[in-house]
Amino acid sequence: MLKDIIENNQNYQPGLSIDCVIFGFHDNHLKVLLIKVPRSTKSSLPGGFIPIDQDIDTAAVTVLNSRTGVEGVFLRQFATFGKISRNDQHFGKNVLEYLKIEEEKGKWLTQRFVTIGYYALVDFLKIIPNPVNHDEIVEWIDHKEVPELILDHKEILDKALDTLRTELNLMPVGYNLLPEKFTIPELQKLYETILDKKLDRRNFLRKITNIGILTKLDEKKSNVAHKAPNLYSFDKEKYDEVLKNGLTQGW
Amino acid sequence: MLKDIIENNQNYQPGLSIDCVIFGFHDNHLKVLLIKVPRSTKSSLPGGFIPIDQDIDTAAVTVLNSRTGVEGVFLRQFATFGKISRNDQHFGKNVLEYLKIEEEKGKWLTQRFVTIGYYALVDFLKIIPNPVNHDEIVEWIDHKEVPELILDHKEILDKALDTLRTELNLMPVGYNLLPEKFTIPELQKLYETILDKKLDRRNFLRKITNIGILTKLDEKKSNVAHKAPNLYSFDKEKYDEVLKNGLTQGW
DNA sequence: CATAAATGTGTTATTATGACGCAATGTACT
DNA sequence: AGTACATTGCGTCATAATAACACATTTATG
Repeated sequence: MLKDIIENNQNYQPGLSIDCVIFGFHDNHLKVLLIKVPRSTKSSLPGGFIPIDQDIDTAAVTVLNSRTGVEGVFLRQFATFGKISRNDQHFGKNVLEYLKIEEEKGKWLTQRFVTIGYYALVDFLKIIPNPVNHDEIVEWIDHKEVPELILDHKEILDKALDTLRTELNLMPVGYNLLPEKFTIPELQKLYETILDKKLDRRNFLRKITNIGILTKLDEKKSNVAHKAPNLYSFDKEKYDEVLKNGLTQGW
Repeated sequence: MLKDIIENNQNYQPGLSIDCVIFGFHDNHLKVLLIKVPRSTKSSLPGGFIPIDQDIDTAAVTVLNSRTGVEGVFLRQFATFGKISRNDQHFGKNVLEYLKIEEEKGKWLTQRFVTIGYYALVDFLKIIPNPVNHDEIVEWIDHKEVPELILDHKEILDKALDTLRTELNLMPVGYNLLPEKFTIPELQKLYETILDKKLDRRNFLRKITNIGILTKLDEKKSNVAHKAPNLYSFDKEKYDEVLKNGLTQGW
């Protein structure tokens, strides 16, 4: 796969890549989709290269889709990373030798790569992690337990989370991360996880319902300990409207 | 200059450029620094290419500095643009012929370029617009009177303004755009211009002073019609603190 | 059947916001 | 010189948003 790309590097945008931070929410934990290559001790964000005949946004959708199988999800560009040292030595001579790539073509790969970061919010349950290469492991990792990552991928991940945290003040979040029916405590837990702080139960309910994007269902969650919480769903129409216009701003 | 870059294109990141939206504020109007090339009917944003041995942020500072002569200003990356059609036909055969560039090397330039957008906030009065090429005209244009721009530069400019508008809710703005001493009505006008809406005088004063970044000076503006407004300055220490921690957020 | 842990639904005090009143200041015109 | 006018400075008041907290309800568990 990588060898194919290098051999046909004239079909790809040189020196430019895409990395996706794919967020999911499951079991009240925020998860990130990571790739593990057996020969390496470090994990990485799912990424890819950009065909010269594709918009970068389209290429990002392709990366996301090829890894998760989902379509039509929330995907947003958040930053571009281009320190000169960011991929020093990453594809060293040994890797090129291993892949049987001649030095001249290897230059395409070993130059400094600038990478465009996208973050995605996906429904954990609809995802089928898909290893593009046979020896890869694609897995969900709790965002609090992210192992050492290659290159500057940790920085990219942190920036994605920071962006998401900021955007929580500008837009509603949840439609893409929660199942069709969910409870307020689940939604609150999502907010708390992203913000990394506790929120007051009662104030959260008031504020989130005031946005006007929730529909209270005549149904309670089953098989739970203690009092069964009510189920809600998003009013997609109003949700999209608020997404488009943004939450009420300060000025 | 452009010819030099193409001739030595191995020294530059291929297929990648930087474009800067440089905002200034003067005479109660928000201005944008634009480049006009005499032979072209369209203007453009000041931009440049990325030396392979420079961080992209550094390259952006270089672009800004070479155009305006200022250093240490507010510069922020806001988005990356990479539609495949974005520079179709921009450097056509005629341009290459004009620059006497052989076809093979011209490919470096005529491929799809992805551009990284940065926006800067600068003190209008400290700027010395500097044409890098002898036949360029560098000028401040009122943001409401921006002429037709090349490529997708209008889209880039709009996105920059939109980002600035959003960030007004997250951080204080003004230190980089106003002179040392300024009046509240001037600061309000800046906010109104960016937000493109009228604000109430009295409520604005209350809200802006509550942030705690202003120092009221014992001095009034001179040579003004009507009642002379008081002068203020920013408390740089507190300003930077708020910039770092952000304005109080919703959640 | 009492307990523990969670949910549903409030109240209250404080603060922030939006809409507006009015006096003070300084220019410009008669 | 005196008055009209635009603009600033400093308020008020009603309403909305927020933070902190109280209490009853539901349901698994021992």
